[in-house]
Amino acid sequence: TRSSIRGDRGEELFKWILSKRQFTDDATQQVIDGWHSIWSRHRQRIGEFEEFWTKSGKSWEDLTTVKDPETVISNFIAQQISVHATNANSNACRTAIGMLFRIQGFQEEKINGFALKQIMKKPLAATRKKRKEEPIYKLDILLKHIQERADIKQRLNEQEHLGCTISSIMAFSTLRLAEIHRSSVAKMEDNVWQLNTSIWKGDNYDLTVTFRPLSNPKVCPTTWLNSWFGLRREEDRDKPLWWRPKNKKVSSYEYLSKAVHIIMQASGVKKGNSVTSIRKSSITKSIDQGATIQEINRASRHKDGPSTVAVHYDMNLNDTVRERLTNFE
DNA sequence: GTTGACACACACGTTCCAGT
DNA sequence: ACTGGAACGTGTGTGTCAAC
Repeated sequence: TRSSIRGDRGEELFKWILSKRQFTDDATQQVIDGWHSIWSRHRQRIGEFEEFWTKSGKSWEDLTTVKDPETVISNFIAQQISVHATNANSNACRTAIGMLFRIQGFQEEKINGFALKQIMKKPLAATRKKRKEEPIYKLDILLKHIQERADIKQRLNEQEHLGCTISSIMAFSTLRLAEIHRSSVAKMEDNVWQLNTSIWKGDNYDLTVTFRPLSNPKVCPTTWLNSWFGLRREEDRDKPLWWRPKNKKVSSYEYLSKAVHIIMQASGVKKGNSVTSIRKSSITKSIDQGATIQEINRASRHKDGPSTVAVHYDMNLNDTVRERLTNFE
């Protein structure tokens, strides 16, 4: 309950500042709509800042007369750190409050000064991703499991069926779960399926992935999509892609996640692997099989291809490289 | 729904290298 | 010595995951 109050206060303050600049409610809302999911985080952090600001005896009105935002942010962050805020929280607060002042019209250099950068060094360093040669499971164990499930399809329950379908799509398209969740499909001739979705991470663009039958139908997305739609009655054919025939409602993101986890678990994938690990495992297998860098970039759709892939996707292949180094005359 | 943790993209900058 | 391109690092910003 306290969290929700805090978020509301944050949003109120954000909107109040824009209204001071004569933004209409409409324009303000459109500023907010420019974010997809991050807004819910910003409003929480702004709320946290609002608590700090009013507790130190200041009013919202005082915010409009601030001359030196860097000082305000620095004091806020320093206070957060001294009451043992986590590093992630410090970073999030800095981002959100910096954004709040940017919204007021301050220029970048007024916000991100040297002193603040000094303060931020520790929390930033602490949250930087550690590079490890962490092994990723073999995609094959998942594919093998899906293949076995294909043989006993009639006996699968609805969620398992869903999990297989999504796992297969993810393995062969390297889409993220959220992207699969908001996608729709169209069946074309010759059992070709088109999956339409939109990519929000990084660039925003719409994407169409085309699945054609593969030589092994038991793991092929087209087969699984076919049988997933086969579970519904004729009159429900036009319902959304992840509509659940039994409960007669559209699956939530969480429900899809659980469905995939069931399949991963049953395949023998170690606990703790996220759903997107299938994407990771799939790309790693491609690299292992000697796919060219162009092929990987195209399939993974990473903007920053080589570096992103090097850091995230070929983790357990170093063993192979090392083993090869042992060959000498 | 909130949160800490994580995963990226992008702008910008540096280093290295090969060709001129 | 200069230059353009490739590769990659850093800081910042935002989307995603999974636990609660």
